[in-house]
Amino acid sequence: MSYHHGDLPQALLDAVDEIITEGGVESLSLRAVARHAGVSHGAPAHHFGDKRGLLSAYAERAARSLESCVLDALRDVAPDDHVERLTRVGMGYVEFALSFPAQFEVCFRREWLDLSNEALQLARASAGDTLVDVLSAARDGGALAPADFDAIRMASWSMAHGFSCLVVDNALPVSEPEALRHIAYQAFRTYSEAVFAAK
Amino acid sequence: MSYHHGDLPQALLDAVDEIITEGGVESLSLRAVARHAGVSHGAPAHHFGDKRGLLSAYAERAARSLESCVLDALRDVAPDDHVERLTRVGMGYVEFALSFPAQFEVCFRREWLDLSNEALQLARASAGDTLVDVLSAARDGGALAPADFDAIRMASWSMAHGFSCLVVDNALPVSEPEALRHIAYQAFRTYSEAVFAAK
DNA sequence: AGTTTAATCTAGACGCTGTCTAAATTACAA
DNA sequence: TTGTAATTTAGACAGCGTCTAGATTAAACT
Repeated sequence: MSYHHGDLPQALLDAVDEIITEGGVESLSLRAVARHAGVSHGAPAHHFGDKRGLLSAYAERAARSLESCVLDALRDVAPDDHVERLTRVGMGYVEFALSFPAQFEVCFRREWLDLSNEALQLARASAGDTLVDVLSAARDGGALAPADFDAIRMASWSMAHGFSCLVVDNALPVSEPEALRHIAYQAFRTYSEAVFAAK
Repeated sequence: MSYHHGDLPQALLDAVDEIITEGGVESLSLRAVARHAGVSHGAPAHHFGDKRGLLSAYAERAARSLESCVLDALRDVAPDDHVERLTRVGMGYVEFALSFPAQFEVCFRREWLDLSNEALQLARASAGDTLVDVLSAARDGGALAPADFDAIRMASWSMAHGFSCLVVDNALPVSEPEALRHIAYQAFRTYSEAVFAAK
């Protein structure tokens, strides 16, 4: 048994994941992460500095998972079906929040993150890349007025993010995932149809 | 000088407000609230049970402020200008988040709230009352298809909430309030026009 | 090889937190 | 006045994040 762990940074990130997946963000603490990884409570500091450092590194990975969830939602949708593609971008975002609510929460908890961390900034921004791609295709296809591009981008992002936040904060009267998916689809699809019908 | 405070519950709620307005949610603690009100650290428990109890009571009032902020945003807008009215509902929501970011955060922090608290539930739901009124008027005026009512309600709520969350979580590359208001207006107005143009 | 140097991790301390108790103080009603 | 309930205090407790000093291991150099 070695005194050195081998790959403690990775083990700590995995521990964060296991803890919040099991017991939600309320059961997350730096000391709990250390216990879970089988090291002393001071060990994480050497690799991540402090709690913000560890969670920023974790949030970076989570943000990339979010983005790949959005991308997955676009599979099997025709490249020129702009209405459905925009709808699915939102659905992918919500699907991540439904599947990994705690991970989603960590991604956007200001006081747990080092917002000056560039890797984190990039990862969080990447969650909007697919949206930009979808809207760009629609614009180039003549379905979206170029002047409306930025406004629709912000509207779409806000909507997907807002629905997801309402879900993880339990602010909606419904909580069954399947019912929430249905409500989200109705909202996003109706929105998307309106956006592209306006030309 | 009386041993009893007089109206300690109110004084504690005021202390919460002063603390988070001054130093944000990160400087909020039950003991800090008690210190601010000039009582011992155990005093709040008698009136509010625990931290969740106190913050749930505070969040109830904050949620009502949010709703009144939304209502304010509708002043001086013609009753039949559905496009601008829907836009303003979103702007009122965002204006609250910009003016009182800490209050907004407390309203939607799951782990600080007792979600079984009925008064809080009612207050949080009330923030959507004005939106329902605006959409009802549009529907009755023939500007909104009745079948789309619920979907547009969720889409609008999500959008306003999402933009506000992105603002308070510092997830947007912009942070100047005036620039954010402009971005929000462009997004909400474009959205609103699309919704009602689709008829 | 042996020795130095750096990296890694432990263990204890500190002040802070929320909650729980028992006791002290005050208000009110009989 | 006396008894009872409502308030508030003060101390204890475990857990937290962070800071230290020191122990242990790995790696680099002579």
